[in-house]
Amino acid sequence: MKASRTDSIKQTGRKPTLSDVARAAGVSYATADRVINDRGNVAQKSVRKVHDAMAELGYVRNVAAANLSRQRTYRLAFLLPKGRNAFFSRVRAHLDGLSEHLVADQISVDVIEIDAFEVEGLGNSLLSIVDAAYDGIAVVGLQSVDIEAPLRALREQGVVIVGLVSDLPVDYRSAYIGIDNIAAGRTAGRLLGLSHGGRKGRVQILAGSLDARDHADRLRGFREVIGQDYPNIELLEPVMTLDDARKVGAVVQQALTAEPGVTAVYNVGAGNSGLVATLEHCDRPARFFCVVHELVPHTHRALMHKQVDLVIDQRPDVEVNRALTILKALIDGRDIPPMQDLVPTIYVRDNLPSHIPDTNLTEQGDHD
Amino acid sequence: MKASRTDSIKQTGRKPTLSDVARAAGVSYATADRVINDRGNVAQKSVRKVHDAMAELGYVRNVAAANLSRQRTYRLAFLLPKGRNAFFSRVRAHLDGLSEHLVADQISVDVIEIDAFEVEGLGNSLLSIVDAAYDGIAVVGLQSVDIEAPLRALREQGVVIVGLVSDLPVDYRSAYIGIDNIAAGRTAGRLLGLSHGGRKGRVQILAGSLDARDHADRLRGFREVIGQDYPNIELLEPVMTLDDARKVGAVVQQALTAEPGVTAVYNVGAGNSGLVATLEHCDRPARFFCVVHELVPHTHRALMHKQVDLVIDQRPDVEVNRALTILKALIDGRDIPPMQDLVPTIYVRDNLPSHIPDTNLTEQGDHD
DNA sequence: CATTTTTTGATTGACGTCAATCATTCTGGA
DNA sequence: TCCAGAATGATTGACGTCAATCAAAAAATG
Repeated sequence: MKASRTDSIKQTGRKPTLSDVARAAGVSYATADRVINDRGNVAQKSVRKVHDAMAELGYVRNVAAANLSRQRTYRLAFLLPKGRNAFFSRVRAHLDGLSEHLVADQISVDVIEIDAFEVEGLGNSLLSIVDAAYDGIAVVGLQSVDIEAPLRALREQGVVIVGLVSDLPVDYRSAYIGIDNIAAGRTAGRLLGLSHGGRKGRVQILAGSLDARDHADRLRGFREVIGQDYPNIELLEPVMTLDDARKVGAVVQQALTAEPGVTAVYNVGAGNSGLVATLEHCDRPARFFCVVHELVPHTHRALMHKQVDLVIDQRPDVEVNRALTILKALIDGRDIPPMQDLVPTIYVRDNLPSHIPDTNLTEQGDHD
Repeated sequence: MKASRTDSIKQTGRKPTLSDVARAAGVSYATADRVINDRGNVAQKSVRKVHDAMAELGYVRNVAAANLSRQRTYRLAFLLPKGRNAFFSRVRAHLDGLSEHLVADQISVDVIEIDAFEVEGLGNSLLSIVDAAYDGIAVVGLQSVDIEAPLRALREQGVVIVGLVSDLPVDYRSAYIGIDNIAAGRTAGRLLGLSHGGRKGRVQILAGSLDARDHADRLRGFREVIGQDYPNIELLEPVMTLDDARKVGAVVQQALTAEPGVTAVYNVGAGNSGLVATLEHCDRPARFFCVVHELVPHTHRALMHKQVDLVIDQRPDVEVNRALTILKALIDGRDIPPMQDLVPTIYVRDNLPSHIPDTNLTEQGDHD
C-alpha cells in the first residue's frame, strides 16, 4: 500500500528518540521523560507541548530499549485445569514448544494446575498467587461471584488478567480469548443438517455436563440450527456423560443398536476415545454422521479412519499465542493489536494439519 | 506444567548474561563475544568451552539488548499483486492495522505492487529492490526459472525470502506461508459430496486459469475426492473464467438453466461477485449447493443470504502475522518457533467472524 | 517582599549487547 | 630460537530508555 511507503519516507532515515521529542517540544529530556512516564509535577502547558511534539514527530517508544532499561521480564502464569486432558495437553505442549522463544523475549510462563470446574479450587489458586508478583495471568475461568474477590485482589496488585477458553466474570478480566461456543454448536448443527441432505434423521446428543458453560452453549447453538433449518431431523434427549469415555462409548452403542437407530451422533463434550472405540466395532447405517469437538490424537485418527466425519476445533495453539500477545500488550500498557475473531475451526478428513498434535496421554483419561 | 516452574527456579533469580557465560567458560568477554557472533579467530577449544558454558547456564541472547545495540530495524517488503483484488486488499488492510505495532517493534513494511501472474514483471520487481537493502521480503510467488536469477541476487545481498500464498521455487526461499491448495480442493469436494447425501449430482466447476498453480491444485484435490468417494456426482467440464466476474456470472446462469440443470457449483477461482449476482435473481433447485473461495465482503454477505453455502478461506491475516514472525526470526538467525500447519478454513453461515473484513473495493473488479 | 512550593533542567549510571581498538600472550614453522 | 600469525584479554563508547539526584528557576503563597 502506498501509505506504508510514504510513512517510511516521512520518518526520514531514523526514528525519533525521546531526546528529539524533548528538543522539538522545547523542554528538557527530563521533562519529556516525566510526561511519558507519568511521573507528575509537570505543568499542563509542558504536557501539551510534549504530546504535540510526539504527534508531530510520530514518536513511538522503543520497547526494546525500555524493557532493557527497566529490566522488564514478563512474568506470566497460565491457570489450567489439572488432569489428563487431551485438549489442555495440547495447550501445554504448545507452551513447551514455545519456551525457548519465550525466554528470548524475556517472558517466563508458569503453568499452574487448578481443580477442573471447581469454583472453590479456582478461587484458592487465585488467592495463592496474589503474592507471586505475576505481571499477567491467563485463566481458564468459571462464571461465579465467588471468584470475584480473588480476582479483585489480583487486579489491585496490578496483575493483568485474561480469560482463556472459558470466560471469567467480564468485569474482572481485560480480555477473553476463546471461541463462541454457541457458534460452534451452530456449526456442528449446520454440517450435520447438511449431511442429511433433506432426509429424515435421528440424532443422539451427548454432553459432559450442562453446568459447563461451553457445553450448554454448544447444545443451544446446535438446537437452534436444527430446529430452524432442518425440520426432518429429530433430536433425542441429550445424555450427560461427565466426559467419561466409558459412558460415552456405552451411550453410543445403545443409540446405534436401538430401534429405530440413529442417523447421527453429536458429542458436545469429551470422552471421545470411548466413542471411537464403540464405532470401531459397531455397524453403522449408511451415511451415518458423527461430529465431535477438539482435534486430539484419537479424534484425528478417527477422522482419518472414517469413524468420525467432522471435528470442530478451537485451535489451542492459536489461542495460546494470542493470549501471550495480548498479555504482553496489556502489560506494556499498549493497546491490543487488531486481530480477527477466533472462529470454531472445522476439520474434515481433507484439511487436517499434517503434524498431528503430540500430547502424551493415556487413551482412557481424556476430557474436553 | 511442572517443567516451566522448575525452569524458572533453575535460573535462580536472573538470567545469565554473556559476561556470566564468559566467566563460566573461563574466557574473556571478548572471546565469548567472538564465539557467539562468529567473528572468527577463535581456537576450537575456546569455542567449545563457550558453547558448553552456554548450555550449562541456559544462556539465551537478550534480543532486546542486541537489537538496541546494533540499531536493528527490520526492513521488510511485501510483494503483492497489484490491482483491485479483494483478497489482497485484506492482506493490505491487515498490514495497515498492524502498522502502529510494527513501528514499536522496529519493523518497517513496504508494500510493493507487482503485476499479477506475470513472470517478467515479478522478476523486474525483484531486481529493482536488490539495492533497497531490505532485510527480508515476502513474495506472492510464481513457479518459474526466470525468477531464480533475481532471487539469487537478493539472497546474495543477505535478504531473507519467504513465499506467501503462492510459493516460489523451493531452493530460493526460506519458507512458504500458505495453505495446501490440494487440501483446499479436497475439502470443497468433501463437503459438496456430503451435501448430496448419496443423491445424484451434477457439478459445474469454474476456475480462473489452470496456469495458476493454486487453481490447478484445488481442482485436482476436488476431483480426487469426488471421484473416490462420491460416484453419484458427475463433474462437468470446468470453465475458465480468468476470474472475470461477468464471465463467472454468465457461466453460472447457463449452468442453472441448462437441461438437466446442475445440483452444485464450485468456483475454484475468483470473480464471485458475478456468481452472487446471478444467484440472487435465479431460481435454484432444492438443496442446490455452492462453494467458493476466500471470505471477502461479498462472499461473506452471500453466505449469510444463503446464495453461497460454503466459503473456503485462507485467513490472510493469519498468514501475514506468520510471515512477519518467520521473517523476523530468520533475520535474527533464530529458528522458527513451532507453529501448526495453515489449514484451509471452512466457513458456513454459523462460524463467521463477527468483524467483517473491511476492504475498499469496487464490486466488479475482484480477483482471487 | 520573603518564603514556600512547583516546575524545570542537567546529569548520571544502569540495562545487555555490539563492534571496535589495542595490547598481550600463545603457537607453530623456518 | 626467533618471528609471524593467530588467539586472547581488557576496555570502551554507543544504542534508547528508565530512574534517580541535585540544583536552579519559576510560580504561588502569605
